[in-house]
Amino acid sequence: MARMSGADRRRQILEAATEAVLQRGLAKAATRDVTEALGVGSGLLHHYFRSWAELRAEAVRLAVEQEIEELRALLAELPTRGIPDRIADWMVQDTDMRHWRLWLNAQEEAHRDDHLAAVMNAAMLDWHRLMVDVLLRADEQSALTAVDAEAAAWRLAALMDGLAGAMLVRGSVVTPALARTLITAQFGLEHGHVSSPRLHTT
Amino acid sequence: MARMSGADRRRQILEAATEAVLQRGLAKAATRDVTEALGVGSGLLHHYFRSWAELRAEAVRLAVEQEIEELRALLAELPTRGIPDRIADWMVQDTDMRHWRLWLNAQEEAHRDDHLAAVMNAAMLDWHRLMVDVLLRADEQSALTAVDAEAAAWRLAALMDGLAGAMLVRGSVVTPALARTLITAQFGLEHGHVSSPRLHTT
DNA sequence: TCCTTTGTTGAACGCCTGCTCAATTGAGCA
DNA sequence: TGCTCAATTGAGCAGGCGTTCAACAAAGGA
Repeated sequence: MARMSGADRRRQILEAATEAVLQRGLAKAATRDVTEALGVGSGLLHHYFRSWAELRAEAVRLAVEQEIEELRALLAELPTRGIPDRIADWMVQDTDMRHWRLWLNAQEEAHRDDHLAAVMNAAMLDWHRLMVDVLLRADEQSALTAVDAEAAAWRLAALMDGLAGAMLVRGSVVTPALARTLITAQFGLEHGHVSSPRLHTT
Repeated sequence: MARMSGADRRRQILEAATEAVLQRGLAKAATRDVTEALGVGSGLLHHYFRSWAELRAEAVRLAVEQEIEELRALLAELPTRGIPDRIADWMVQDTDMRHWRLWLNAQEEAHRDDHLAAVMNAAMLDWHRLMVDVLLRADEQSALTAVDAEAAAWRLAALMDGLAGAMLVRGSVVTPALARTLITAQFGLEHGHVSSPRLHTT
């Protein structure tokens, strides 16, 4: 392979690793996927990254950062009105839900892998922040307090994660159409309710 | 190893595989985990199961069936009043959240593996059914219609899945305490609202 | 032009994986 | 006591993995 500057090569490897990890999943993606995609020798990876585990974690970071950034950009240029629907659409637009698969995969593996744990904690905070912004924007004229928005954002984020997981299962009863309905409904639920709703205080 | 009847041995292998899969995760669990745990030869597994993939899928089925059954039993002998709190407690009681880790893991892998897809679809329906029952019980005197309960149950199930994923990440900002608050809040949200809430119909 | 620095190679290593199959053991019936 | 059938063994196979390291190649300054 042609000779490249260190920084460029590093970036190229990182991007190829991101693609590998999105395509084959965290568990199955291997160093060979990267080296073969780039047509480089097997030793080159270790000239830029200490280990495959480290490269993999950075690849996950890149993927989730790009994903969140993409949704943020999409929502920024959108009329307030259509937000719930747009989020629901965006959730399933991705080919094979590659990003969601990676997201869930990384959460699970972050239970053991410290590299990934750091990456995912940062990503979850970003993701929550985005949901807070979305809720506040979608609810401009309502009386949603800051505290409520924080909690509602966690619920919304968790709901989307859960739905993504359910949709991943091949032939799932949870279809994109159902997910769309449920997300929209959740927006509706958050609307108008106020702090500390509790069911059985009699 | 002592000689056993076919049915007993099969069951024993299945249970050992369940333990392996809970402990090491779907990706890392291996045939050797089972054979070494039982102290049997490596060939024995294939006398009872066609392949590791098939055994693994059946192990997942056993694990999730037991998990759902456990929660169902727990809730049956419970006063209506405490249900939301009890669910929240139950969610995090499990050592290291092994069952949740397996659940997410299996959803992701069910995207490619047909054995697992069948198992997980059945499990998701069971899980949803349980949530419906829970909601109706927790809401006896309210006017929650059947249709509402179906949808609310999906939202609740998805919320719990999502929270589980978030809690899995080591050092996560989503603590059990936060999850508990959010689940209780979700119960509250479902209470009293009725069909087709929509935010921006202006 | 030579020399230093650095990007790059790929065979080799050790370890792990699921699976096969001929050989062996043991229980239970005739 | 034999005989039969099923349970059980484990070495061996083919394939996969991440990592190492001595050797090589190409820029770019001296």
